[in-house]
Amino acid sequence: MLSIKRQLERDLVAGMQQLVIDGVLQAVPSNVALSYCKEVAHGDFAATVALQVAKLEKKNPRDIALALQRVIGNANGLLSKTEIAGPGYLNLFVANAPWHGVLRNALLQGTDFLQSDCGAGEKVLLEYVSANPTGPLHVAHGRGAVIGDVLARLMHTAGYDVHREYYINDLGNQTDVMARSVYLRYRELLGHAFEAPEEFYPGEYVTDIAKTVLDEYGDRYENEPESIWLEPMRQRGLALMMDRIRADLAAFNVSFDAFMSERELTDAMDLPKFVEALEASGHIYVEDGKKWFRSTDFGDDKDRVVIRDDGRATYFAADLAYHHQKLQRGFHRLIDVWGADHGGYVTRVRAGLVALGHADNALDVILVQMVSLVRGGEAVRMGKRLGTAVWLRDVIDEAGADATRYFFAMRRAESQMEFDIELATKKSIDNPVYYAQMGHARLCAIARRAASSGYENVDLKTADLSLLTLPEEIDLIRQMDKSKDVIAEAAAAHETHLVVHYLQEMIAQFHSYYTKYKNTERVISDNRETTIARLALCEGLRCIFAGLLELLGVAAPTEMHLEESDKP
RNA sequence: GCGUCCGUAGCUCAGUUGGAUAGAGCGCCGGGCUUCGAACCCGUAGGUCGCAGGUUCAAUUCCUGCCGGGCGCACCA
Repeated sequence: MLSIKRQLERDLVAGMQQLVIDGVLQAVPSNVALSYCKEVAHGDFAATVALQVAKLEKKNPRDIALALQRVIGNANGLLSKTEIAGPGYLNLFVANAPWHGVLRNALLQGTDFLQSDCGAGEKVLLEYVSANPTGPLHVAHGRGAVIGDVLARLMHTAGYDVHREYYINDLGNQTDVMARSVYLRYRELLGHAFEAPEEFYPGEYVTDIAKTVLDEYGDRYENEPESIWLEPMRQRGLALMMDRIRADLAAFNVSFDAFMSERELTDAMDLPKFVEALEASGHIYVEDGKKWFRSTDFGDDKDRVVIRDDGRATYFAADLAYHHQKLQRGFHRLIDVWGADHGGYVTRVRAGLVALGHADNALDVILVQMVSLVRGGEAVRMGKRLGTAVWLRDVIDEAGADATRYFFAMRRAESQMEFDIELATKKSIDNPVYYAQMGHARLCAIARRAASSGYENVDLKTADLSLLTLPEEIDLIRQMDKSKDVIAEAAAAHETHLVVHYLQEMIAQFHSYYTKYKNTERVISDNRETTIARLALCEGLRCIFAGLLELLGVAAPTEMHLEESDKP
């Protein structure tokens, strides 16, 4: 079911087409869209299309708006009134009955009300987190995880066929460093003197892994050469690290359909053969014993090595092969969520895909900007090299997954954000996540009160909704009508924060309505039919709040309690 | 230097593919609970939308040039 706005846009296009047939207009522009009116006096929606086409049509915009007004009429009963305003706006006033119909649908459909088929079943592969298994997830990974996870949920609801993957970089030099770090700690645990080399992971987690390895293998590798212990240390180290990463993701309510191992992929897909395919494209040349990809043909700053002089493939070659393989698996669109520090990498991957014959828009990359951690206004120093990174797990333990997710989803990916862990931890009004959850809990409290006041077996789906006539009640339904469009737009634009702001706005509107009438037109009143209608409104709102919180991966509590000390 | 992201209220941030008087939260100040949850609501103050040009009926939004900040510029991932 389309939103009222979408229905009217459809009518508007039909009206324009009619005017073309009638010879009034030359053509219908492709981007006919309504906008919401900020001013209630202007109506519900405004069409600016007359202004847009006036120049091209060489006509007075008001005349075009007048013609449009005539052919649209009342839009099959949706409209109560239309007006021409200003230089050529066509303002549309929606009748009450269609709004009541929107609420009826919400009640009948529940959380499904949020669904749309905007994505038309497009097969999308969303890759996110993909953190190296050489250390635990830190805060910045958390932001990418939330952006990816929420986006996957949004796109699913908006009708895309989404598949989520985590790419494990379990190959390459960094894994050697990891293996050696684990081995050094392993020997340390066996009583050997410990000295950290230059290339070394200093975190405590390495010692944790070494302890497990010691439990499993005993002193078997104590005095063996590296050629003997390197492989087992690498394999166990990476596996144990991935176990920890998976556990952190689970605690963060972030999930994947598949974890793809670079090592396994490389073995399975025959990298030399892949490079041959790249060579066939004519963009490979040999220099200094290395094979180079001429990515400068596609706008890159410099050409990139794919095969080193010792015959090993570079990380880039393997990653490009992985992306190529994703597209060969039948996904039409790839979305990667990367940290901003990988921004320079986008051009070369896209270049590689184009060289392999894929569309240049096959890959979308969301570059998630840095998170600067603040505690009560003071910057927290972080450095992965120094081992002073702030682990995501510690943040979740302190602030909770709900608050942390909410904060990360709340900001646009491309702007740097400040994450105040003290604020996220507060169980108070400063903390936006409690405001959102409170809205849901309050609606549940009203339902509980109603159930104990003689409304326990009422079927709200059949309520007489025409009794909802207060302007704030219609406004709330109007707001509800936006929900699926907001989700679809956020999904298409890859912007999770739109959903959070929308949720915040709708909850504020509900609190305002509730407070305004708490001493007059109460939800639960002496009038049984009006009470049922208002309970239906509350239930419709509750469904949408719950659905939106679910999309954010945040709990929708039915009741909340403040600690005595947290009260103002 | 080149590429890229950002610059909007004291602070943290929105601003619907260019639209009518630029918004929210926090903070400040002032109000509102005998009754459905005051973890809430209402109001006041606070802005040269970084600067300067340009495009247009209309620019916070698009283009160009500056200024300021983040990130990147590996045969590391």
